[in-house]
Amino acid sequence: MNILVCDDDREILEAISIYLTNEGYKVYKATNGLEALKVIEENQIHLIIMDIMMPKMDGLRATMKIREEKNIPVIMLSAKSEDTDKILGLNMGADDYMTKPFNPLELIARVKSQLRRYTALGGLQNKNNVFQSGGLVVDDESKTVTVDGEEVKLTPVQYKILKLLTANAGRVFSIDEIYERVWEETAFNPENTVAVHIRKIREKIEINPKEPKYLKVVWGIGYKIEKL
Amino acid sequence: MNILVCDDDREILEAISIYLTNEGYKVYKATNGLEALKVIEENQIHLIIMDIMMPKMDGLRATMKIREEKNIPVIMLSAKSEDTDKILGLNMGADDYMTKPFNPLELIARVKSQLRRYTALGGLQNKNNVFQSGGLVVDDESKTVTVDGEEVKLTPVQYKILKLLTANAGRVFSIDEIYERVWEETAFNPENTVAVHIRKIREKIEINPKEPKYLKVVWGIGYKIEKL
DNA sequence: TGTTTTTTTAAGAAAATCTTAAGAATTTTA
DNA sequence: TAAAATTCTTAAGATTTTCTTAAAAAAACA
Repeated sequence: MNILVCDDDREILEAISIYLTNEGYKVYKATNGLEALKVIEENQIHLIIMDIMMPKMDGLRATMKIREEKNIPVIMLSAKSEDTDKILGLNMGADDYMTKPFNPLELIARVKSQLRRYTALGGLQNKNNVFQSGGLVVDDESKTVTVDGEEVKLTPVQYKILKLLTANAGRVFSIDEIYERVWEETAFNPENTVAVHIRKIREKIEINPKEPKYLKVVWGIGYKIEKL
Repeated sequence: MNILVCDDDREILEAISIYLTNEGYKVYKATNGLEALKVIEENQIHLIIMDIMMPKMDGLRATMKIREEKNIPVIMLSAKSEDTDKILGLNMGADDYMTKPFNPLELIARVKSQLRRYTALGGLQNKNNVFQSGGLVVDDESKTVTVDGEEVKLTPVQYKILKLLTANAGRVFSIDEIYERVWEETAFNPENTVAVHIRKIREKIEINPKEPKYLKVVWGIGYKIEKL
């Protein structure tokens, strides 16, 4: 998930970025409204955290503009000292707001909440959250995987990988890509992690892991779920 | 559900509209009492959000008029700076009111609360507020829980959690999500609260809490009521 | 075929999550 | 206001998952 943080105070900007990065989000930064608009045009942003008081109020107007065109959730920040009445009048269009100083945990919680809500009501996601390929069924509502009707218990990481692959059955994902999309981090993990997880998944969903029916390797390229 | 928002301040009007639209409500707008009356006559409105201070107090009088004829719930808005005692005197006829500035989440919560009440007493909604999964029955009308016919006494929080899960049996809820939906706050509870409640619920509804039949954990993801 | 690269596999250490219990704080009730 | 009930916090231990390592197997390539 990609988050744009917009604040003219460099320190706060950095601080927020660090919190979010630690949580696995990819963070884009901007120090004023125009920059923000540019970032949003050029990148796929899922959530915006925006300070209200920025040079010339630009940030606010930018936000309203954004909200008119794209349906990106916005969390507004305001200093406690600022006149709250005024802020309310201006706060328009935000999905949530926080006063500074804020608790980092609270920030994270609100971010998660917004992203959850966003994807929950069909933001981008396929409304049908049951993915299938032959006898393999991944039900994202109950977080349940079945093979030929038999339920298979997966761990969270295993589940996420399998869901990614099954939701895009037929498409090959490189290890890098799997890592990026499941761990939600850009930095590639130099170790063997993904391969090991793949193996574990095979152990659970394949009758004969040596000759996998569903989870295939495309040598030197990546893995995919066979489209059945 | 159709909601009429009435405020002479365009910005606030827009803001509230956006919040409500994002929540899936159909929003009608008016900037004064007369307009509001017209909208209500011509459309089926389920809830009104109305600012008190509008040109010439018209909004308020309009509201009272509306309330005399139709039984549409009204949420009043007032600026904190305004004299609250006075407002209370005038506020008659409202079902709820909020002071500005308000938290958007709070607004949504209040809206939902009002609509719930409205539909609860025979409005339009399906009166099916009995949720069941196997021997577990949550009757939201009598706020009663039974397991294999035996009544189980739950505390309010326990009840709310169990109702949420049972009403959505099969779906997995993360701890954050449970917190958010039961406490109606932007989730941010770094502590163990939810887990403890889950444990208490298990103690009451499960024969063997160690091997729960109904209330299952999905490791690393959350909890759910098994769909039986 | 021999060499290199990539994948598979197993095992154990490290990290994260869940369970549980007990007591403090808060809220409700009488 | 006191008592009771409920809710929240804390912390330790159990459990489960995740990651790393390293060696063996398989595939590609020359």
